[in-house]
Amino acid sequence: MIEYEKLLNEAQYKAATMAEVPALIVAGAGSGKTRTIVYRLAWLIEHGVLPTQILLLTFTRKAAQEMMRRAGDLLPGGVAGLSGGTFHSFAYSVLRQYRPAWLEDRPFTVMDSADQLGVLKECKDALLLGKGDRAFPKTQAVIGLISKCRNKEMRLEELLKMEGPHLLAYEQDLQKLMDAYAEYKRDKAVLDYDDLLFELEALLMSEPGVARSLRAHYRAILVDEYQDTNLVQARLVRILSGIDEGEAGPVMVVGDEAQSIYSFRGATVSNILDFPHLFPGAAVVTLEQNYRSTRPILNVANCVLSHAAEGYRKRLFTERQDGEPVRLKQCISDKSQAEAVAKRIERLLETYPPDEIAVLFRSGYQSYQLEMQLNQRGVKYRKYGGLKYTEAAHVKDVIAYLKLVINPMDYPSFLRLAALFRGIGPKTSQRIYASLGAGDAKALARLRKKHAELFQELDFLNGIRGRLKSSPSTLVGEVVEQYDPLLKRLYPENYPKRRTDLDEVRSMAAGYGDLDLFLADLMLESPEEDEREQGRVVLSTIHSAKGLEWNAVLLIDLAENRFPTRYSLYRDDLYEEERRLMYVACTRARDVLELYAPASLFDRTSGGSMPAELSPFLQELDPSLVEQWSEGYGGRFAKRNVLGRGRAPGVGGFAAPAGTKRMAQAGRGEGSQLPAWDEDGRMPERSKPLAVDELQAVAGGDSADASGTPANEVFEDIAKGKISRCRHRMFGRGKILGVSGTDKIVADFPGYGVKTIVASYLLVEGK
DNA sequence: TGTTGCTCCCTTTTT
DNA sequence: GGGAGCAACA
Repeated sequence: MIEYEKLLNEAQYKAATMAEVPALIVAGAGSGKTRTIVYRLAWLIEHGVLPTQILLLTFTRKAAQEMMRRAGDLLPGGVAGLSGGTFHSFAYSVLRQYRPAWLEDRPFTVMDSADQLGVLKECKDALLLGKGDRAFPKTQAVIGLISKCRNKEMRLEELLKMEGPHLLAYEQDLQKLMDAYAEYKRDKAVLDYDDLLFELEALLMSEPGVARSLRAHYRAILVDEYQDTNLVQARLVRILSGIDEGEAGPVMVVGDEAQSIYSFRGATVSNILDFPHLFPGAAVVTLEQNYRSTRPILNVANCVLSHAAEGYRKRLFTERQDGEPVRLKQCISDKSQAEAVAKRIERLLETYPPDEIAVLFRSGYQSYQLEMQLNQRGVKYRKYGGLKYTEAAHVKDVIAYLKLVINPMDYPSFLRLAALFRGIGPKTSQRIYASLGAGDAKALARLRKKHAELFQELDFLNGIRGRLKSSPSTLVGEVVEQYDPLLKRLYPENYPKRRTDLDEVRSMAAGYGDLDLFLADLMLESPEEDEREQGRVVLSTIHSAKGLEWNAVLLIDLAENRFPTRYSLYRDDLYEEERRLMYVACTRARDVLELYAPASLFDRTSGGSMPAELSPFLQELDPSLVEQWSEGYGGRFAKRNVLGRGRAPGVGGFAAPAGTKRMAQAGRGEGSQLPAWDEDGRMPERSKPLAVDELQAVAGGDSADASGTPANEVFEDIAKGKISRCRHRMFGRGKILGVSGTDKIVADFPGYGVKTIVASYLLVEGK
C-alpha cells in the first residue's frame, strides 16, 4: 500500500484519492501536477481499476510521453496496458477499429502538413483561383485559415473579420477552396489532423453502440493540459464520460489557465472555466505550492504574470528560500548571444548533466546560430520543435512509399513519388493517377512505356502490398533498398548521412506488428527517441517545452519583435498569450534561470545589423528581481543596469546631440511593420506599422517630414565628405567608411571592427 | 503543352 | 531555405 498522505500535500492528496466523480484540478506550474496524476493512477489501480481501463489524454506528444514515462517509473507494474497519448492518436486508433461508414471498405491514411499543402495547391489550380493575383492568400496561409475555422468552429466570414479583414474580399473563393479540399479528402480517403477529431465525434454521435462500448471499456479518463483543449476535444471528453447518459462521468481534467498557449489552434480557456457547468457536481481542487523553482525564479515568473491584462487567481509560492539570482544578460548582437550561451552551457556542464540544461526560444529558427556554435564546440544537443525529423525530404519520400503500400490511392503520396522521376510534373502525375483510378488499360499501357521507371516503382509497391503480413521492419527495409538508387541520385553530396536516417526509420518499425500502425505513429506520435540522443543538452521552442523542467534554463532572443512576436503586437489576446508563454518558459527552471537579450539582430532583408529593443516582458520586470549584466568588448560581461532606465530619447535609445542628423527610414516595401518614430524622435512604446502612403512619403525622400532627413540626402552628404562620423547605440562612435546599397552605411567602430548597419538606425555627424 | 530553371519574397507556435 | 510566379526550353 502506498502512503498517499505522507507522500502528497493536502491538496494533492485530495485530488489523488477522491471518489470517481468529475473533477477539475487547477494546477499551477511546478505544483506537482504530474506527480498527482501518477498517484491518482496508482490509487485507481489499488481500487480495482485495471490499467487497461484507464485512458490518459493530452494535447501534445511531448506531454503524453513525459506522463507515460513518469507513470512507468512510479507505478509498481509499469504502464503496461495503460491507454495514453494525444487526442489525435487516440482518435486514430478508434477510427481504425470502428471505421466511419463513408470510407466503405477503402483503406485510409493520415496526411501531414506537407500533404495538405500539396492537396490544397492542386485544388487551387483546379479552381483557377489566385492566378496572377499576388494578394491571394498563400497556400500555407489558406491551410492555416481552414484549420482555424474548424478548430475555432467559426464560419469563414467571422474568422476573416477577426483575423484578416483584408482577406474578406476573397471570402467566396476561400469558401470554394475549403469545400473542394473537404471533398477531395473524402474522395481520396485521406484524413488531416483536424478530421481525426471531428470524424471521431461524428462516429460516436452516429453510432451510439461505439460510444457505449468505449464507455464500458474506460472506467477512468484523465486529461492533462486541459487548458489547451479546443471545443471538439472538450465535447469528446464529455461524450466519453457518459455524463449525458446519466453515468457518474469518471473524468479528471488537469489544467492551468495561466499556461494556455495554444489559442492559435482553437484552444479555449473557457473549457476550464465552464467545466463545473458542463459537469455538474464536479469537484475542484487547486494546487498552488510550487516544488520546482527557487524563490528568485518564482518571483520573476509571478512578476511576468502580474502585468497580465486579465487577473489570475493564483500566485505560486515556494518553500525553496535559497537560490541564485535570475540573471539578465544583454548581448551586443544575436551572434554574440549565441557565443555567450554556448560558453555558458560549457560552464553549466561542469555542474549539471547535459539533459538538465535547456535553451528555450519563441520560434524554431531562433536557435540556428546557437546550433552552429554548439556544433563547433562539439557540444551534443537535441532539438524540439521547429522542423521535425519526419519532415526531412528523404524521410518524407520513404513515408510516401509506405503510405502508398497501405493506400494505393493516397494522392499526396502518389504526387510525391511521381515527382521523383525526371520528365514527370504535376500534369503527367495527374494523368497517370486518373488512369490508375479508372483502370484504363489502354492509357496505362501507353503511359507505362513512356514512364517505365515510375511504373517499375509502382509494381514494386504492389508486390509489397501482397505481403503485408511480413514484419513492418522487413517491409520498410525493402522499401528503403528500392529507394536507395534514387537517394544516391538526388542527394549525392550527403548520401551516407541520409541513408543512416532511413536505416533508423527501419529500426523504429521493429516494435510494431502492423505497418499502418507504425505509419500512424510516425505521423501522430514522435517516434521513440533515439538512444544516442538521450543525455544531451536540450534546445526547444517554448511550446514544445510545455510540461517539462530542467535544472538550468537559458531563455534567448528576448527582444522586441522576436518575443513577443511582431504578429502579436496589435491584438491584445495574442499579446496576452505571448505573456503566458513567457510565464511557461520561466517556470520550466528549477535552479538556474538566465534571460538573454541581444541588443542588435542580424536582418537578412537589409543584410545589416538592426538595433533591438528589450522585450517588453523584460522592460516590465521589477529591476530588483534580476541581476543585470551587459556584454562588453571581447565577450566579457559586466554588471550594469539594463532595466529601469526607461527609453532614452533618440534613435534606438540614445539622445541625439545637437548637430546630428537622423535619417528618414529608407523604404522597406509595403506591409513593413518596422516602427516609425514620433515627433520627439522616440520610438513609440508599442510601435504601430506605418500606413502604406505614410511609408511611401518617407521612403520617397522628397517629402522629408518630422522624422528626419531623407536617406538619399545624407548619402549625398557622405559622398561629398560632409559627413564622416556616426553614432550607434551599442557600438558608440564610429568612422564612416562608405555606403552600401541604398540604405546601409559601412562604419568602423573602435573595438568592434567594421560593421554594415542600416542607416536609419544611425545618427550621423558632420566633420 | 508541360517541365525545369531562375528570381523575388517571407520566414510562429502543434497535431 | 522554400514557395510561388514567370520565362525559356523540350
